[in-house]
Amino acid sequence: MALFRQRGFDGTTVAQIAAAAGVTQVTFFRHFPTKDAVVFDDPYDPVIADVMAAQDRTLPALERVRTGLAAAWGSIPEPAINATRDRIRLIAGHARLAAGIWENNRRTEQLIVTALTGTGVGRVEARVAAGACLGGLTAALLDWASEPDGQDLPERMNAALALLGGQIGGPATAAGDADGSP
Amino acid sequence: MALFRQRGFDGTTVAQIAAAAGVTQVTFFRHFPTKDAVVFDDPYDPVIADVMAAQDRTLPALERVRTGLAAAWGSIPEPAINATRDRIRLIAGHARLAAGIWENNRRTEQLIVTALTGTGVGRVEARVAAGACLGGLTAALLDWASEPDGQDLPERMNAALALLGGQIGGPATAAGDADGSP
DNA sequence: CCAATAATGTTAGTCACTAACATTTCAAGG
DNA sequence: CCTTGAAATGTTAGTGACTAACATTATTGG
Repeated sequence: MALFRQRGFDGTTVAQIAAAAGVTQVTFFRHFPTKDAVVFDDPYDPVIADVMAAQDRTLPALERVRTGLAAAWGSIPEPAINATRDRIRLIAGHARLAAGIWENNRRTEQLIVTALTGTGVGRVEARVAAGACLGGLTAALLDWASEPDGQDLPERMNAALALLGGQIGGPATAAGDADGSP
Repeated sequence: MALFRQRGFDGTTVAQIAAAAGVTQVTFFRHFPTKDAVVFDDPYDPVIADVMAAQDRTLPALERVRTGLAAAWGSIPEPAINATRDRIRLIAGHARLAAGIWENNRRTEQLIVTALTGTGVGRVEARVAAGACLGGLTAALLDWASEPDGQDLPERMNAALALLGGQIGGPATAAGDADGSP
């Protein structure tokens, strides 16, 4: 990560990373499947999966996702927050890496869809809801990372999902109406 | 695309593509920046951008996105629909390519965010709304592609955005309430 | 018909990533 | 203390995506 910060992601070769770690390139690839994986190697990722699975099943599916994600992100210890922000910023500043976030989101999306369809929601509706949910949350996450020192990540997540739970089109439509006469 | 269908995306080398096209690898890379770009090279992509930009500016932002996208997708001629579906299916079946959809969505996202903030919506809210909007639409698109012969893409888009414009949490919450007593 | 320009070919290289096999490390059992 | 077997690491050689530099061949405008 230090090398990435200094020379950028593309400007850093696996050979350099391996050398800095005192190993060979092959050994590097025995620990990380790809160079990208270094950046996505988040110790809190499994935590999210665990917390999500542990949510009260009597709660509505989206509510479960909301509280689960908020709890997971809230569990990141204070000192690690800045490191996490740096990591996300590095990702956000690189088109291919940014797209990679969605590879990570796939598991969560599947989780949401399964939960929703299990409670009688149609397949299409479930997928759209899950997609929108994750789209909104990821946007909130990226926005948070773009700030210099915002600390209220769980709060942001809640706010984002509140927007979704309410009416996305609501405020936008109202503002749009005003748009006609400025 | 024929080669991809036969041997799969990863199983097809640029050398093979170039040979099939009767050119060299270098010439290939003069036409496509990456191998991935072949799959994302959609003649209707610029159309979408144009249609979106041409939308009535007095309409609310999300309404503009909705009608714009629906019109753009609706403008795809009948014969091309199946080719488009195949293309999207190829993408959907490949983790890295699927994530690449979000690289394409960036332009649209920026468009939505700009439109929303321009009408008084806060930055965070705009980003979340745009993310949710595109998340839902992309989910609908992928779901459509997963079907053998669904033809009503624009309708799907409208339905997806109707879900978002209404209450995402609404139906899900209702189903969730019923969840407590099955 | 010729000159400028664009498209293509050739060559050689970098870098991510993999397979196959050799070597080291090291903990546990004799 | 030695040994043995597994796990981690090293070595070598290769593939495939992608790039830079330069040579060559169309194309097109005058």
